[in-house]
Amino acid sequence: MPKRGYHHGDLRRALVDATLRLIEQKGPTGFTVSEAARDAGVTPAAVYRHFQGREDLIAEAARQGYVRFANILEQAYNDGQPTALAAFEATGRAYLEFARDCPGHYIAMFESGISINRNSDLAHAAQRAMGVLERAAEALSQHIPPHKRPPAAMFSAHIWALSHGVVELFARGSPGTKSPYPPEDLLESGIGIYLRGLGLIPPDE
Amino acid sequence: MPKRGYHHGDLRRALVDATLRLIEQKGPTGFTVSEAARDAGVTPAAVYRHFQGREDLIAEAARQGYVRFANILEQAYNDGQPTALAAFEATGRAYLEFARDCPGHYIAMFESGISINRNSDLAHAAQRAMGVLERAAEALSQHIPPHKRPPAAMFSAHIWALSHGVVELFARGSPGTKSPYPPEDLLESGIGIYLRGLGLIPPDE
DNA sequence: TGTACATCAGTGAACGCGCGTTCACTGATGTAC
DNA sequence: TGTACATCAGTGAACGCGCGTTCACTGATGTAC
Repeated sequence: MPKRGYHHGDLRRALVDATLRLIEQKGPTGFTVSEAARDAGVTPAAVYRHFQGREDLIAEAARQGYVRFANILEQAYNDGQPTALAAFEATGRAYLEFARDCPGHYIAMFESGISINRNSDLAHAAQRAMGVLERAAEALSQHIPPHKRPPAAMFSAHIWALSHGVVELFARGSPGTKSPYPPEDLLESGIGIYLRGLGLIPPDE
Repeated sequence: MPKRGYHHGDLRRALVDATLRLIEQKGPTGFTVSEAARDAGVTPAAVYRHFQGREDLIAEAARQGYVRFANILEQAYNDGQPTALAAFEATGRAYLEFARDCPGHYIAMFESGISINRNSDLAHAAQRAMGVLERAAEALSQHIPPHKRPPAAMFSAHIWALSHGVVELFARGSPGTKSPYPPEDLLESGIGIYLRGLGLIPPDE
């Protein structure tokens, strides 16, 4: 906990952290303002000094998630180095790592029902994250002969959908489903087959 | 509404239907026992004549969903006729149709947090549905040379993840995200590329 | 056919609960002199 | 350095709310004679 300023010192951050912890433990439903306040060692009313209300708190958690997500993806992509293909695969792995390491953020972003357009900060952060994926797809698709090249937006949507599906179905301990394979392997092999289908990886290996 | 038996006639069914409607409209969170009862024209207490409680109601909605899901997939698969490939692709389309036509069921099954192992009826219904997907993958993978054939369970997990991802991210009006393409096209093209990667579709088209 | 009875689906009132939010307040802190 | 003051983060009590669930009950229905 950083320096104590007024009374708490950093209540805003403490509340978001508590929110993330609760969302991770109990899902976006289980989260309550009262409990977040309790976790931060503060009266529920204090929350309203920093947030407009419950939804606003979740939205802030999601926003921070998108910022972090974008950073992680961007770092993994590494400007397409050493090769477009390697950078692309690293980005896919980073997606899964984020979902694993920041489940609270991931849930707030994708399962809380918060609209991305709730406020412009949120929308901007989300756009940036999606932009990284699209740029990675765009760069990689330059290696496909133009006449059989799918639109980059479609390419990137496929990868995003596959990644998200793997997270939701197999990476969470979710609804009694036990994963037949480690999620990482599932995603990596899936992306591999997909890229082979695009002719980006030689058919024999 | 079918024949009136005792007082209501078919309260159990009416409650499940109301539950599905509410889940579809407000998500698994928004659903309440009281409102389902109200929708069915009955006192909240009446619910407890037919279900053990709130979770039990959701579980029944999910169970019915899995039964329907399995039927639809099985019908689409059509015993692998006319060809394993065509049957497989029809199954993928059926997946999306189900998610579109029965959003209440889909949400109860995959987003409500209900464990598949909550009771044996639910577990059995879910197993049957997943079995159809696995069998379709198994049959299709017979056309791949054994040495480059992925395990059928992995194959089917890839397709399931891609389908689920497309539904969650692009088929719902979800969180302000507007789909760049119709979900059907997205799934069909994604599966197409994936199957090409497996050598099940000729690379040129 | 008519009557007496058993069944049990649905009632209505009540419960305790924790929620999100509001309000006038208090008291620790930073600042000006 | 010491005092007076303004600020405003957090308090504590209260609100209205709708929830899930329970309970003794009631009254429509099917059945037995």
